[in-house]
Amino acid sequence: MKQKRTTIYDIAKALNIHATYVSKALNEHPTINQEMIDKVKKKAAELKYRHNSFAANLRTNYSKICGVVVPKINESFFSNAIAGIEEVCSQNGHHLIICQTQESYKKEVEAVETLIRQNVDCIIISLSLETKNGNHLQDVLANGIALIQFDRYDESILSFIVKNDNREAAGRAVKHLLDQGYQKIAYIGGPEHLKIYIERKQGFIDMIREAQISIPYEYTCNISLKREESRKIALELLNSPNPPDAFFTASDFAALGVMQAAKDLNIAVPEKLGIFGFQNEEFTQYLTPTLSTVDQKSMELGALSAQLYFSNLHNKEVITKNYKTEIVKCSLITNQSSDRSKKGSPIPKM
Amino acid sequence: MKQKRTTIYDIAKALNIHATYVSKALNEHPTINQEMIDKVKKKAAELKYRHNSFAANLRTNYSKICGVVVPKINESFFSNAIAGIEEVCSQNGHHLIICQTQESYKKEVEAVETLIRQNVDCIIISLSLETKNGNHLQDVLANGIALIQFDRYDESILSFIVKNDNREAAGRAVKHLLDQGYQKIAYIGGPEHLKIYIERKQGFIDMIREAQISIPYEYTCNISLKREESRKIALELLNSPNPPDAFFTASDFAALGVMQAAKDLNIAVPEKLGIFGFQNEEFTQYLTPTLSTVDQKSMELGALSAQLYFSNLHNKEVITKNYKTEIVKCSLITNQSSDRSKKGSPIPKM
DNA sequence: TTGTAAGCGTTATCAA
DNA sequence: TTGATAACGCTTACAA
Repeated sequence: MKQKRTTIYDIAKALNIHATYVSKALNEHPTINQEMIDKVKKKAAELKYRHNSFAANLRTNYSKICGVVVPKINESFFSNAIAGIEEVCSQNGHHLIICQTQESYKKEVEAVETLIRQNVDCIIISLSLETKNGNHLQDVLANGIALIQFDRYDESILSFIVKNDNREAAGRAVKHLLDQGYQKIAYIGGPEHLKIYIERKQGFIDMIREAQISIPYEYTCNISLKREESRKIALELLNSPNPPDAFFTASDFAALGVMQAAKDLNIAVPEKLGIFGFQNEEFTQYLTPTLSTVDQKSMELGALSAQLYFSNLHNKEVITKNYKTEIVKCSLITNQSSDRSKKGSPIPKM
Repeated sequence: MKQKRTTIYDIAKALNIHATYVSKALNEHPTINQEMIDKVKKKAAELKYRHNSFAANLRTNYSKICGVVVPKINESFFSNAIAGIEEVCSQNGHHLIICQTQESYKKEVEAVETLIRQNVDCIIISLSLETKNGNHLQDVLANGIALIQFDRYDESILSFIVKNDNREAAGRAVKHLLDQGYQKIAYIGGPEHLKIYIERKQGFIDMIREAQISIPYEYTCNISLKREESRKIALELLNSPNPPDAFFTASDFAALGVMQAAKDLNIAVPEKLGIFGFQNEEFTQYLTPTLSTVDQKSMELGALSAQLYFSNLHNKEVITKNYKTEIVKCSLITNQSSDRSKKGSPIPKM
């Protein structure tokens, strides 16, 4: 059974003053002298008083809580993003309510609904794979709750957006493959109702165009974020009459599948086949050969998302009108799988 | 600016009935007939009414929120545990407020303080490495908040405890090494003010005793959870006059360091040196050779922690008096690093 | 500088 | 079956 807590009334009674006055003293209201503030605070500590957020929230209509909605809490990209969000929020005296959608649209709608109910001040969200549009986010805005989308977003919804420079980063990765002398580069992407995957593919196309190379359609039309599925795709391409000499994939798990296909077929990586992934999953550095990948700076992405809310907190106009898009620049991690010049132990020294 | 929300008064006015009645109807109070319930619910949907948790919480003194305190959100063990907790909580209509301590005692005390202030119904916590005792948890109990400690706990605090069978699992891992013919097994453990590390060491000792082997003191006194540090420890031991022929470590990162030391010294694994880690980090299956490890079932551990709260929710006596300890059995994942008979590709098929 | 009254949106209790 | 009242603990506006 929950205990009855000490309230400002208890403190007021103990000091023979009025509860309102206690409230003001605890909030260090300017009209109250220091002596009284100290006295009240001392008594509060003595009685183990704790401020009751609910009562205050009910009164002020602000909860100092940020809602976070992500597909899976325990995927490294998201858990890192959450860690970044948590850090910034706790610095600003806010708390986090976290929901996971398990990539389900239905759960996402429920989560958003719940967070509105919980009266959160702000929602930071990354859309599920199933989500085709962000119409359910209109309700967030309609309730005057700040909205920040990160990584997987719907740009038709008026909100802050925090994302990577996916197109440019993909371009840099492909450029690196070209510089290493790979010519027949195949791409394995992600579902293209999500902007990030369109962008990554676009970056791939950009570089292929710039290099004035022509590649067959089969190199560009594959979509898979999964290991096993990508392995099959890679096997098929590598066994075709016109096999690629490199793969760029929109996810590290797809790259892992490609690497396995290369092993299946006894194709040397990076000598005969270059591989470049995307995401910087922890395992990439432990593979043999180590896997080149794009570091999305997920923690910074999360931190920036939260910062965006706090830096615009006192600016109603910006929150509702001047939403902007922030870009976090990815960095390339070139490891053995794409670097013909590199030698080294499979476990890099850190 | 937050919008004013639709309240039960708005519904009441629209239907020309009393707000109290609306509340009862929405909560499907038995004294209200179905017709009325439907009517009220329909109107509520029409007016986009959302139940205001704060007001209800203020009144009932229950928040339907579980506070979760973990050292680091983005460590796989904890992010998996959180995913498990989230799943069970959301099934039971509860939400999660998550705090990370970054292994700092000070932050842990603050987090607990904050959660009490937020009036959470339950706190699920795993202690930081810096935490020497759980006295700060007394406050949780004093406020009548349910307390569940998992993995890293202080048993002197009266609470539910959910943990792995660390001692037995460690024993099984060492037994496996012995069965493989390794005789001179060294141990690298964790800080021993935490029960889990005492237990893992104990499991190691148990098996060494049972096998009636004597091992030098230097094999048992090392403590490190870090890769680089463990590498140094392993190098020193392997270069000593009496080198071990196997390592059992309390963490996968320590095992990784040992594996690197073996590579540094060109010692064949598993032929000349067996290695067994603990935790089942994702990377273990991607190493060459793949690393044997103990799977802690972190998601189940989290889920069980939450279940414990819900299954005792209506039982005041149990919550406050009959706290018990639940054990989640670890499973052994024997990979190449400890299995002299195993051959295979470094990337296992899944 | 201090005190008073009202209200945030629910729900429990009691009355009709 | 429905209605009225009070209370949860805090803050804001205003009065003394």
